[in-house]
Amino acid sequence: MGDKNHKTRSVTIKDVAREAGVSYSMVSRVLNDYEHVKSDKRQRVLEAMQRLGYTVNLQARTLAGGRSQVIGLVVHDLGNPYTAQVVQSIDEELSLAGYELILHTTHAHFQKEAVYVDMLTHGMTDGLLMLIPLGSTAYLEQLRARRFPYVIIADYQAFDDFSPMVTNVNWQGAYEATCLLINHGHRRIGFLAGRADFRSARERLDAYEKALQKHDIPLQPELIQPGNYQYSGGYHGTMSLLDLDVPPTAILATNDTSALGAYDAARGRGLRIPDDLSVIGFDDIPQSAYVHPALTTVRQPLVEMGRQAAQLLLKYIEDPEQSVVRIILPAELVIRDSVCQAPSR
Amino acid sequence: MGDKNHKTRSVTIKDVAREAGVSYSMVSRVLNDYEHVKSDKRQRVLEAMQRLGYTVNLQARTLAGGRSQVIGLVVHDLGNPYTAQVVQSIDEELSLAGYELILHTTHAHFQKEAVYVDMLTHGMTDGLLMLIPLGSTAYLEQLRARRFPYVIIADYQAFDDFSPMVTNVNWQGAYEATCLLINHGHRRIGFLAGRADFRSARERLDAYEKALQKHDIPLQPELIQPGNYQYSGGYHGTMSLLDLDVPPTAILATNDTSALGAYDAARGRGLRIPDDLSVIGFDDIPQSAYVHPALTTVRQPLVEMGRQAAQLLLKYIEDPEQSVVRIILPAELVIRDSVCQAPSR
DNA sequence: ACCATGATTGAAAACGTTTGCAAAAGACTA
DNA sequence: TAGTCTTTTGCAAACGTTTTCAATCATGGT
Repeated sequence: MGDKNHKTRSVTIKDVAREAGVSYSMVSRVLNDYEHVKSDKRQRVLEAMQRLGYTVNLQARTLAGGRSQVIGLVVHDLGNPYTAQVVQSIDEELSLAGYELILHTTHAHFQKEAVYVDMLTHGMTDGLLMLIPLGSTAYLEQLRARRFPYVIIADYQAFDDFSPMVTNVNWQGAYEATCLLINHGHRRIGFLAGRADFRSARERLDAYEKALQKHDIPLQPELIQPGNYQYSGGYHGTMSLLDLDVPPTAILATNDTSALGAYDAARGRGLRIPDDLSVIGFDDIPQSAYVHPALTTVRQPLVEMGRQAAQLLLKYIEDPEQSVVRIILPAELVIRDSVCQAPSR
Repeated sequence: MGDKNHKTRSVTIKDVAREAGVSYSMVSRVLNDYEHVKSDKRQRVLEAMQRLGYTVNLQARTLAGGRSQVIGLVVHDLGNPYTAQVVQSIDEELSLAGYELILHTTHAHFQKEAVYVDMLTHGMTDGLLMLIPLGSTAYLEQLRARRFPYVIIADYQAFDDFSPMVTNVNWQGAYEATCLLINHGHRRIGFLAGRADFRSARERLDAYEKALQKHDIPLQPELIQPGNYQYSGGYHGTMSLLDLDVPPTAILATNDTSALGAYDAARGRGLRIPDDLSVIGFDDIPQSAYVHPALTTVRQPLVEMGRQAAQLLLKYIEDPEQSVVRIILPAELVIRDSVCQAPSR
């Protein structure tokens, strides 16, 4: 009757109960696979649900104390392949366990992080995964105090000894990559930096500098180009490097996407890789194996990080009192064809 | 007291009320910016909320009839840049409006689609976006009947006249691309197909065939390589094409990612693009402008699709009775440097 | 036939909000 | 001062579940 803007009420547990001729608590028990339910009633209830097209209301279930079967995922930026890869892997792992993902992108508004974490963890979700470059640890303590299950995924050194974490020691990867170049006789090594406000980017830069120092090669500030972890940054950064009076003979990019930018910038200048310019990337995205020449890179165990983090979180949801686990996955130098001996001067 | 596994109860509206010395409905009114609240009480409530660290429980709010401020997003596969781009754009647009995103990936399990759509739309979310290649329309009718706001994003011809949709006519794009190659004198044109079970892939193949027919060029089945919209598919498909007794002089790839695979396969064989092999892609992902030579491609308005779909959905949430809107965004041929005249035989 | 036992069931109380309704409190008008 | 509005408040009933508790129902042993 004339209900213009009225959302049709959906089928509830009570409707099903009426249809099946039982009390509504029985329906709940059938839903949750309770042990003590006579099989004929169970049958009747199931048929009624079928007939009425019943779907459980997750909000209500959660509110009443059940599980929401939803995991919160806070990421900084969906745009780069790094995040995308990890998110995909988390998604796969969690959907296997029957969980949905609720996604919050901070878009680098660090202030609002805490607010959203609060929202997500008050009722909405059963657990929280955080894949964010910079974190104030303030709200983490709250989560810990509330015994709310969460796992941090990070590509930098631990900064918080009390949080369960999956980390990836890529400091060491960047160090080894730089050494590889030095061992091939390179002395002028360009560095395509990542976003300066990211811990991981700073660490990689740090490793690069340490490796140079170790081999008594003076730092040349002009060889360090600011970047943004994106293709365009790699491209333009490389252009600037090639414009130097004495251009570098090798480039270390803070991720593969920038390295591909470097490839195309070099090609644009008619340079050949690796003969005229050696390049090393970071991440080992799928493309890196196929580009020509195949890209030497530091493999970040992205899929593995996602999987491990998801599994760890599920364990905490099972038992929040579990001791704090930290999983450290090593970055690995993958040697392909984009590095060769420095041309002799 | 000895509550081992007991989650600490969180601060509720009632706690705030007690702290502020008002009734709990007043707190709710303050939360929702009601008009009739004396400013001193409002102040007291706000302070109490502050002091206690109150966060609204969204489940409860939704259950009680409010908005969840969450949008459901169903995608097929997070892994490819196409989806990633659209998702990112949706995310940006929605987060501007204060919405979170709840993500469900079907992983091509078409059967379970309906179940999850049901879940998502019963309480969890205020609206639904669907970015899925193949859809049975059955559950859409349910949504429509329930007046639940949803918008479909598709890159194929409409198959359902009653659903709000943002589509992208890429049939025409594929047709124009093929014509471009033909007009450059190419007669043997390889085709790197997409997943056969995707509507969009079939449409593009169809357009390719129609364009050839139109120019009286006979179809050569061996020129059509199966693909998967991924880098590897493009790479291997191109390898097979180049192994033919009479290899093609041009390749039309169903997306840029495969086209990049074609690039590297050709380079691996020592062929030059476009001199020895012309290539056209599909999507215009950011990289395409930078690769060398820059890739001629059919631009899919991915960002625009995401934005428009999000905005449209928000309108429907505002007023579900609105008439059914269909937004059609044209694909556009972007001519760069990867196509040239066919070598004369 | 009767009692103890355990398997089934139903009623009712949460869960944390929003919201309709009516009471209380002010602010005017006469 | 009483009477009439208009704000401001509090109460209580939803919302759709889960879950506790007690009641009912079989069952088998004696």
